[in-house]
Amino acid sequence: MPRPGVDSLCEVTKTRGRPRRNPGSPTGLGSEQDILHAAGELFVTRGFGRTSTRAIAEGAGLQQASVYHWFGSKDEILLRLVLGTVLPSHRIADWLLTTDAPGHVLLWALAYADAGLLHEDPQNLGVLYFDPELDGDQFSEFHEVRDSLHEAYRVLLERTTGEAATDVDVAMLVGLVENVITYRRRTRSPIPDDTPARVADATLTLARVPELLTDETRARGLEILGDPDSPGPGSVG
Amino acid sequence: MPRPGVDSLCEVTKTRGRPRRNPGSPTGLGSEQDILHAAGELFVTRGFGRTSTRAIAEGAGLQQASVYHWFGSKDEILLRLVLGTVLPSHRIADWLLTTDAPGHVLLWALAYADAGLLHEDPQNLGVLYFDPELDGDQFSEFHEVRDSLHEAYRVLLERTTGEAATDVDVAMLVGLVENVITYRRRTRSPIPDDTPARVADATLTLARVPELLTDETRARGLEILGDPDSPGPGSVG
DNA sequence: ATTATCTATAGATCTATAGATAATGC
DNA sequence: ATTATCTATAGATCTATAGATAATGC
Repeated sequence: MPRPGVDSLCEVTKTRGRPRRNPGSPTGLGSEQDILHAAGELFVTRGFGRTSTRAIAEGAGLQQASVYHWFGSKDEILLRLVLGTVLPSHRIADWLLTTDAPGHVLLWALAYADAGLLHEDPQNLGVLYFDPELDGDQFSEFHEVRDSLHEAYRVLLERTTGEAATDVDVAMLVGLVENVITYRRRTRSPIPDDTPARVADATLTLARVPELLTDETRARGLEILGDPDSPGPGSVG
Repeated sequence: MPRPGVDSLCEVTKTRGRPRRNPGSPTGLGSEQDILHAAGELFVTRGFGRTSTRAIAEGAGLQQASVYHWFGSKDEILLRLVLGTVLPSHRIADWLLTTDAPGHVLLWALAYADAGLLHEDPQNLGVLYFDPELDGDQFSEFHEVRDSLHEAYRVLLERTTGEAATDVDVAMLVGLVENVITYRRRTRSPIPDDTPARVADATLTLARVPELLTDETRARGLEILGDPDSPGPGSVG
């Protein structure tokens, strides 16, 4: 029985198929990950439209045509990348909604976790969210997941304030969190480690419940997110 | 009923050079504007990288090569578009900084005016701000103007709170305003007319000065922006 | 036999330039 | 003469497919 995660770490994965002309997987995780990693880097720095499959292949240590063994098209690579970025946030939101903690604790926790994922992503793939390419029908799966995440923000905001939230309210809230992406992009250097906490704090400020922004709220939020005995969200990969 | 002064500005302009194969300027403002308008529409909906000069020319009612009579490259078109979007905001910020109204009034006014410009732009060209293409050196002029605008936000935030503002604070503030762009893009339908006011209100909430968010603040902000006898910012073109 | 790579290439672009052409201005 | 357009095209791509090849698995 192969143990993908473990074996690949030990570099002893059996190689199938014709060997590469230039041996060695850049990521050490196989060709599919090599391609995703190279494409992510190029899409973020040069833009999707200006990135050729040849450039992706080169970054992945393959010939151009080999990319098509793993992905049917350039669009498919982009879809995989944006889904991989939004799904972890979505899973956390889903999990938080099943708990019965107060709205403001959950809102703080969701914003903290979401901003943390955006903050820690080595490639800042959230940049891809803003790409006009995503408007096409090929990406509806991504938009469904993202819309569902935004609905979670709405529910938690309404639980927090006790009032109906308008679309503008939700958009401002989400924008505050996703702002981590643009902030990282603009500075190009590491941003402060307390950014996710600052962002989470700001969501409660924006929700106009400053009296609920306490150390207890933060502690309970962290506890819900971090409890290793709880069934979720667990590890995010 | 001919109105000499007015008509000559619009439709009666003398045509120079070889006539178009398909006569008539789509915008009625000449070829340069035709190109900017067509390019803006395509860059926003399909993305810069996927928009060909042929598609721009077609939208402008010209042949592909004629685009190069007006612009040296595709990049130059993009630069003109983003400069045209950020410069009006920058002019307003500059003007507001010369007045001596209280910080919170000016902050509210800047956010209101800036959000208003983003809200009213027919093409939502602010979308282009997020394009990775803009990272190149060709666009440094745009980044300088934008950085200067962000500095104005920092100054006004510090005047409002009386404390030093961190980069994260400024980024969240700016993100709140620019969120109008992403919100418009996501909904694809007209967004509420009170959005700029809601955004401006939210900046004072986020600055943690809810007690300064009053009708008087709003009235003074509008007054400063709208005073027709004042030397600026005046008409924004 | 299956898999993953390779080489080679068809066919469709795309950007930018060269140079002709058809107006107006002087 | 000047201007703004046109036609035509060079040269450089780029995406995706076809089919050969070099490994492992059975």
